[in-house]
Amino acid sequence: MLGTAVAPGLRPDMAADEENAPAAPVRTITDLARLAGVSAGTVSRALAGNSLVNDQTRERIQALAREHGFRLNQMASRLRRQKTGVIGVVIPLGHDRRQQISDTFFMTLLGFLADELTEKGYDLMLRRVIPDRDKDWLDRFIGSGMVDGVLVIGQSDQFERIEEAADGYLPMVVWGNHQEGQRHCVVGTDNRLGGKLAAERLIAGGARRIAFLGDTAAIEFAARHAGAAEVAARLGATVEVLPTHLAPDSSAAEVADHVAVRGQDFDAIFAASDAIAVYALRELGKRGIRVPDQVRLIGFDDLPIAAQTVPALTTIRQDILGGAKAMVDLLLRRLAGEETESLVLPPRLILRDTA
Amino acid sequence: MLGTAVAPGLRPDMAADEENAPAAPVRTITDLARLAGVSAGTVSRALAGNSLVNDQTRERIQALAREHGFRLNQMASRLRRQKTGVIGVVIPLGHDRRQQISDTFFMTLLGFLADELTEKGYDLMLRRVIPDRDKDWLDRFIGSGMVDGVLVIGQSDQFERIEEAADGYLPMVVWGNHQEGQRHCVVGTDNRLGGKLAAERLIAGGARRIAFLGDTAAIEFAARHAGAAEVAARLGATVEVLPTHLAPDSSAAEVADHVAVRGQDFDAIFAASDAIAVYALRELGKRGIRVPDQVRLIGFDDLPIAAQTVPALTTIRQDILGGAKAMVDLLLRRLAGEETESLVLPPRLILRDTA
DNA sequence: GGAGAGGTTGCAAACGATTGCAAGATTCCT
DNA sequence: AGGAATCTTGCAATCGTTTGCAACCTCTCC
Repeated sequence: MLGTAVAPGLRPDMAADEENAPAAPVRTITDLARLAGVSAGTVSRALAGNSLVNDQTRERIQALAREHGFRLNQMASRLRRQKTGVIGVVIPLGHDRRQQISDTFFMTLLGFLADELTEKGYDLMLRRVIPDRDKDWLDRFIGSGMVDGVLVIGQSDQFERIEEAADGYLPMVVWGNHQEGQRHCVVGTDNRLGGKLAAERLIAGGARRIAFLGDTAAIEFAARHAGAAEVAARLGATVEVLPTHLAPDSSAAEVADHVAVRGQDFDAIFAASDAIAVYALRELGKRGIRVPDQVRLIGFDDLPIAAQTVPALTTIRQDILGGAKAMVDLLLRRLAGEETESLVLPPRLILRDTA
Repeated sequence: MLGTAVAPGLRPDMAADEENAPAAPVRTITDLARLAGVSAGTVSRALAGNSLVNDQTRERIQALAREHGFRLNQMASRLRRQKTGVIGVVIPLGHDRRQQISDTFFMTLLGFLADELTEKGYDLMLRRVIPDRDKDWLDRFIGSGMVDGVLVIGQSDQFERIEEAADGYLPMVVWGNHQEGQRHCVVGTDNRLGGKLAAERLIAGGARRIAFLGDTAAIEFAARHAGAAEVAARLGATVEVLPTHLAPDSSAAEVADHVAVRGQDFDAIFAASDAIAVYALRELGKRGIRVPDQVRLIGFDDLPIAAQTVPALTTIRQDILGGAKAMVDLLLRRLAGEETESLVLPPRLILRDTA
């Protein structure tokens, strides 16, 4: 029952293995099957663990696998099982070609997504696309057979294309702005409300002429502006857009320009993101304009830097961690076939020293 | 030759397709072959483009593929061709479990890597691992059959394990510190030299007692400290380590503590990274300690924030973009079988206002 | 002692694309 | 016109794993 149960062919094999040190490479499940003296099917089941193989056989095979450092070929496994265990994450760089993938907000979100997906046992395939160059970016990713589902970080200016893709593809969740009646599942901050909170705070502090620093071609930013404009109109203030793009090498200069040329015309600045706000803060400081006495300033995102500037930045916080968790959760439910609703997260005004 | 050359079976198919609007799903190469009236092999060759199929056949098949939105199943293709077109990127979170994947420096590097890999036609599979929990992290990734090669971002405290893996696995390139005689291919800044540059500058400005803010358990940071210490010893100054970890939620507090408790003992601070330097700068400002008059400060990395603080941060620049390009280049050469050497990039002192 | 019930295992067909080889169709040359 | 040379194309094996089905073995119970 014990030693005698071992297949006769096994002994010589093991002897050979111990003598000829150059251990035979055990690459496939078939190699392992030969070593163990069983069939490939049994090895497969044994490695899967929860199957109907004899306990002793299973343990013997698993030990052998460990000993030889055997790993399943995931490509084959995934082909056969028709699922990949991989979630695709796309960052479309659309509305501003100069924007880099290294955008702090998106990278932070990406980090949390990586954590969450790892936690749930999925791998993450990252792709950065420039939609203008590659019209087909989303379908290509979806249809590649490489991923079970897709997370899109930022709608950029690709709202319509995402809508179209969503019509035929369930397992997709997007970070971005929610619009009435849209068809794709989105997780994101209530940007409009965020804009309102910012404007209310600025106006309550005495501001009447607000500059909005940001690029309203991006739908999220447009919503932030719209919220601020609505409040301003109601309370007798104005909001003017000074277009500012999110490119590491030019943002600072654009902001400096705005402050130089139009600085006198405003008593408050609402920056579309903390990154922009930091540039503005620095430029104001350089010119000796006191914040918040002469100009009030509010940012958006609440990135770690926001708490570290001097004076510390008042800003609108987005719940990045919560958003990442929600995206993954919704995606997994969609993978299971559920038609999930979009989720709009409330922004929060973080009071610090600039407004 | 023209219309008559078309296989007889084709017409009915197309008619059926046009009548029964619910377009037959064209998922596999075989479906497409049936539609086109050719064999699967021919379709495969036609789609690959550069093969030996008749020009007209090729174009007809490609048009059909486009029309039906056909995509190759990458899993199958890659299994057969024994290459994946995917490069794995791992971020080991070892020396400080609280460190997050969202570490700014690593994320910036990751962004550039993504750009470079995309450029070269590779996809990027991202994995975050906690080596303490998963002893096997590197072998598992390498042996998974999911990636053609691996890039490791940061050695953390896993130097030995990476060495072992490198012995049996060529296509791997690591970002990190270079040590005499090491076996794995690394790209990284000359941290020791960076430390020297920093110390030289601080001491030239009059500093004698330098505090090093960082965690010397991380090999890169240890090298930065060692460089500074060497210069200090030569020039009659001292460098003392005040352990500071890179965790978003606790770094600021640790730095504040150091400044509060030991602030009087030093006339200069060398921060192991800009992130830490920014915290230090803020804390010094809060306490009314003038920079650089009372305390000189130098950071490391030259992240975008460094130029935006007030006063702007003097720092040691790492060439992140150049490093990313080099890592990808070396990896591709290793994929081709070449045994590449490590590459050590020179750091550069960026003079701003804090030292 | 034989039938039936469980428990294990092997067999072989998938998964979808690629590719060496050989067959068929054309063209060209003598 | 016959045969070689050149193009195209189809056939079938292959990549490595999973899994339904059937075969086999061992007990148990009547």
